[in-house]
Parts: sequence; structure tokens; C-alpha cells
Amino acid sequence: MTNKTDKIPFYVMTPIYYVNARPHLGHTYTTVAADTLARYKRMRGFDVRFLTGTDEHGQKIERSANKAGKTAQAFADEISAEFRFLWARMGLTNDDYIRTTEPRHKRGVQRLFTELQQRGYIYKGTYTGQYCVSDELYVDAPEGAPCPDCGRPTERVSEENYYFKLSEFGDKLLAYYEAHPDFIRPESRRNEVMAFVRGGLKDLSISRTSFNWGIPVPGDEKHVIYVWMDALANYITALGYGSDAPEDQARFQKYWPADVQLLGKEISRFHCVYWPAFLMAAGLPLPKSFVVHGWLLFEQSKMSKSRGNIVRAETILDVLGADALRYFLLREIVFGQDGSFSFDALVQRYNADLANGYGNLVSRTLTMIGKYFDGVVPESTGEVETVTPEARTAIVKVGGLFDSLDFSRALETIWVFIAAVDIYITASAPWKQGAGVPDKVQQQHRGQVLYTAAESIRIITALVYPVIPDAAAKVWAQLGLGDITQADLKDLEWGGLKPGTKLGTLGPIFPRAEKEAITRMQEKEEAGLAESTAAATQVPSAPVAAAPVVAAAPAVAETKTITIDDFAKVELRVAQIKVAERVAGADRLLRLEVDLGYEQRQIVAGIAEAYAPESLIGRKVVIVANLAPRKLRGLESNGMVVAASLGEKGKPVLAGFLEDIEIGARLK
RNA sequence: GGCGGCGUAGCUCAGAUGGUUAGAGCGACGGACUCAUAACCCGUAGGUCGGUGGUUCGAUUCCACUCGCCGCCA
Repeated sequence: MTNKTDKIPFYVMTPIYYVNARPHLGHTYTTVAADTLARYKRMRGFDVRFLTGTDEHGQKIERSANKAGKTAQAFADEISAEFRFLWARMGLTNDDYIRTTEPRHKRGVQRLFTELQQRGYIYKGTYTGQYCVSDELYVDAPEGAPCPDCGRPTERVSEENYYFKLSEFGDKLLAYYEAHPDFIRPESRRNEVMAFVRGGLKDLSISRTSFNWGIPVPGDEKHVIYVWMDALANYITALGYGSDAPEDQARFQKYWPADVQLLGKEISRFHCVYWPAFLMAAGLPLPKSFVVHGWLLFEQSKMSKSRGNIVRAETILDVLGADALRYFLLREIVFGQDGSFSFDALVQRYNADLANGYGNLVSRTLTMIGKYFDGVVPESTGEVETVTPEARTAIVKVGGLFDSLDFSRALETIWVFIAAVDIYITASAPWKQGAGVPDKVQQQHRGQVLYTAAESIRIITALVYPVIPDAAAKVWAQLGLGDITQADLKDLEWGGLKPGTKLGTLGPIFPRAEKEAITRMQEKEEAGLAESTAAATQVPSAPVAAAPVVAAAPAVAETKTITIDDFAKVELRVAQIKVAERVAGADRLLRLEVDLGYEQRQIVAGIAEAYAPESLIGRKVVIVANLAPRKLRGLESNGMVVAASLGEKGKPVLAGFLEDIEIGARLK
């Protein structure tokens, strides 16, 4: 183990996500890319810091919260928690999760503002013109005209504001772009950014007085700091910028400037122009690179709330698992370009590459080692096989491609190698007994072939680990190599697998998905919230522990068997939620009124942290109808809503049905 | 409106400073095999490289125009 301080720091982050929208595949895409890069760099011995989080201030949030009848903070808490749950459920390895409503962030933003002010880059002025609430931007449009950007109505405002002298930075920025060709990737984005800056930069208004939900300007509290300045600063405040504590300062010194800032193309101007200008003005170093990726289109059209074609990651996690989603996003889409998502393509990729390719290769190889060598990795004769040099080439090539964030080609390269190993095994036919060949010679040949195949799998597994960590961990264990997270993968070389290694317990890695998986996912999306139903457990690779229809506890928990009569005592029925509201003074409780067809009743359920009340109205759930009444927070609860429990925090996921079902129907 | 990108097999995309039969993967079809997850392996299909016109001995690759999609800016 190397001492952590010896390692080279590597700081990577996603943008922080605006809590105006709930997490969808676009967020997942960026975050998965960052996670993969972080895992890869860790594996290569870097001291990685991976940051993500949520952006929570601004007028839009204030208004959405009002509309929902909540405080802005409560509203932000809820959505931020959803992001956090999702990332936790996907097993992402972010080292920190910043929220712009945290004190550490506020402190840092105010410090940055003060710093810019003291350095003379901020002055007071008045703006009169149109403002787009949706984009949180002053727009150049005549009175009454819609926003030229998003088409929504703009508002007439006249405000006294603080301005940042952005106009002073045009030449400096251009010089910097020129001197650092890799500062913004891909090149097409760099060109766009440079064209924008060449067009001339105007000073930027960086405060608002028209609303309150934000960080106050130090010493002039009726002003709130512009959301973008607030948000962008998270990349340094999360490290400790603005704090006087020695450990915070040390962290900031260590990790800043960032190595890779990932972002979607819609926010490249803020990240590649404003943010560097703020940093220059503050006398801070600039990030080493911005990597701008494209959009994820859903079956050819842009995913958007209004189109109603947003796909949630949860749906895919339920049916195929996190690795399938990660693999698809990084393999199918050329990083930097727009990509298209469809359930069809997802399942096709899953079957062709993960099930038939990687999964099957592992299966055929390890099964034969079990059969012919009693589950112990055989000796190699030392003879060089065709795949050996190919493995070496793949190691080098894949490393380079990961470094340049060319995930799709990295994976393509690995899969070319997988195919080569399949061809090698088929050509060598270790299952065949050659006519007249003595058993000893036959065994030696088998040993050589199977050692070569197993060693190839070890290398493949190490290479794919950053992309499909769950599967890689399983294969690693099946190879008898223990915990992959403890493995030193820095110097991957052919021959690292020791003959004599006892294989672990074998089992499927990626079971083939049936066509039906597609319809199942589509139905889940249509049904609204993704849910972990009994159907989800039909695919054994689903990350949710296989749970029976009634999944109040994970199936892994030991259960004594019961008779059918015992089960019959539990009256499970389908009920439709008619009313859902928070219980005052309880963070976790919702008061529900449900319709059973023959009666309406009140149930108090501990699901408030996972479900917004309004999202539940009309939803059909399963309840235990004959549970003795109980009082919770003074409210009588007549029954219990059935839900699975996910993760260590026990996040509830409501049970439901894919087919439409009659209210009141009994489960038996 | 200005600037830029893209349009190649059913699908996702490579590629060519212009030159013999335009490539890969997936899907489809045929065959072989049986260690393996109806898998793997071998083989086949056929696309006038968006349209029109031009330059050229020769263009899908260059030029002009045109249609469609997209991005940045106004």
C-alpha cells in the first residue's frame, strides 16, 4: 500500500444538478462518466477526489416551492435527497456531495464575492430590461417578448445590481484558450466558446434583489448573489475554499485546480467563460480541462419534461441492473457527441455484449476449469498463445483511451479482445479428446488453454472494472482473487494469475434478458415512478435482492417457512391512494387516504423521505388490510402499505403492478 | 439572419490529401460445433456513400446549388 500522500491528486467532478428537476438519465449519464473516470484513476494509483452535488438556489426554486406549498429549503431537501439516493443506489464512488445550501458553501461564495470586490472587479450599476426566470438570465429582448433562448415569457425588471467586470477578461481568456488547446474538449465546443468570447464580453450582473432564495451579498443583504456564480463556486467551496481551518486549506491546496470538469453542452458558456473569468479575477488557478459531452436523446428526440419522454435510471436498475446502464451509456454513445437511448438498443447491447460476450466467456471458461481441473487454475506450459500479445496491446490501448475519456472506443477495444479469446478457445477445443492422445498430454493442453483463457479474463475484468464494477467484482471473486477493491491494478501484466488458485463459487454474471424486459421497462416508465415490483426480481442480476411479492424485508434475511394458512391470515389488497399529505412534525410520515373499493381508510406510512405526496395521488399500492389499527403522531393508521426496503438506510420502494388492476383485489 | 457541423448497409457508426471488388459491430439468414447464458465459431446478405449540377481520364471523397437534421451566435 502506498502512502496516500505520495499519490498524485486527481480531482474530477460533475456539474451540480439543479433541484428544479428530478433525476433522469441525462444526470445519470454525466455522473456515470465521472464515476468511471474516478474509478479508473484510483485503480491507476491516483489520489482521486470525485465531487457531485446539487444546486439549490434561485428564483425558479423559490417559485416551484411556493407552488408546491413548501419552503424552498424543504423543496430542495427533497429533490437533493432523490439525487443522493439514486447515486447511492447505483454505488457511485463520489467522495463528497455538496449542496449549495450548506454553510460551507455559503461561506465560500461570500468569500469569493468579497475577494473579487476587493480586487476591484465588482461595481454597482442598474439594469433595466427583460429577465427570463426560467433561465435565470437577463435577456436581450424587447419588452413583452419571449425569451430568445427558451421561448418562455420574460419579465420586465429594473434592478440595482452588482456587476462583475467580465469585459476585462475577453483577451485574457482568448489568450488562455490559444495557449491551452486541450482546455476545452471536444474541439467543436472549444471553437464555439472562442467564437462567443471573440464576439465581445459584456459585464455580468451578479446579484439580484427581486427574490430572496440565495446567498446574500456580504454587507448588502438585500442582494442575493447570482445563481451561476453561486453554483460554479461549489467546485472550490467543496474543497474548503473560504474556510480558515488548516485541514480545509490543505485540501484546497492539494486538489485545486481540478483535473477534469465534466459538463453538458448546454452549460459550456458558464463553465468555460464565466467560471475561468471568476477564477482569474480571484487570482486562482484554472481547471486543467473541461470535457463537454453531448445530450442523451430518447428515441431520437431530446429528453425533456414537456415531451414527457424522460427516462429514469431506476427503471433500468430494476430490470437490468446498474452495470447494464453504465455499460450502455459509455459504450453506445461516443463521448462528446449526442447519443440516443432506447430500451431496444439497451437490451440488444446487454445481450450481445454483456450476456453473450463477457458473461458467457467467463461461464464457459470457469465451468471447464471446474470440470477438468476441479476448480483450480491449471499450470501454463509457458507457450505463447495468439491472445497473449493481443492482451498486452489491449492493456496499453485501453489505458490511453480511458485517459482521453474515449469510453466507447476503450470498451470496443476490450470487446475485440473478448472475441479473440472466444475464437482462441473454440479453435483450441479443450473439451475434445484427441484420438490416440495420451491423457497426460491432453490434460497439459487443456491446462494451457484454460490458463490462457482465465488469465485473459482476469485482464479483461481489471480493464472493465471502472465501467461495470459490480460484474467485475463478481468475476474477480469467481476467479478466486478475492475483493477486487483491494486488488492493485496499477500495473496490469500478463501472467499475474497464479496456477493453483482455487476458484470461488460460480454463478451467472449477466443472465440473458428476454424481449419481455423491454416491455417491462416501458410499462414501468408509463406507470410513473419506477418501482421495484415482483417482476423486477425475475432477472437475477437485478441489484435489488430477490424479494417475494410481499417484500417488507430483503429476501436475504433468514425466514422460517410458514404454511399457506399462515399466509392466508394476511389480507393483502390493492388500494388506490386518493389523498397524500405530510404529517406535521414528522419527517418520514405521510398521511394517506386510500380507496379499497368497498371502503376508504386512513393509513399513516413512513415513506415521506422517498416519495413526494403529490406523486402518489392515484397510484395503486398493496396494503395489509387486516392489520390492527395503530396511532402514529396522533393519527390512526388502519393498515400498512407494502414496500421493499433498499440500501442501508432502508429507502422504501412501493410494491405495485405492471398490469392495471381492480381496486380492492386481494393478493393470494 | 450570420457562423459551424452532420446526412455512408435494417440499426449505431468508421473511412477516403479523388483512383482496383466502400468497411466494422449489432440485427437477419445459412452452416458447423457442444465447454458455455437458444451461447460460441464459420460463412452469406448487399448500400447508385441525402439530391441536382460542375471540375476531372475518374468523385461517395473537391466546388456550387438544394433538401433534411443539429449546434453556437444575433
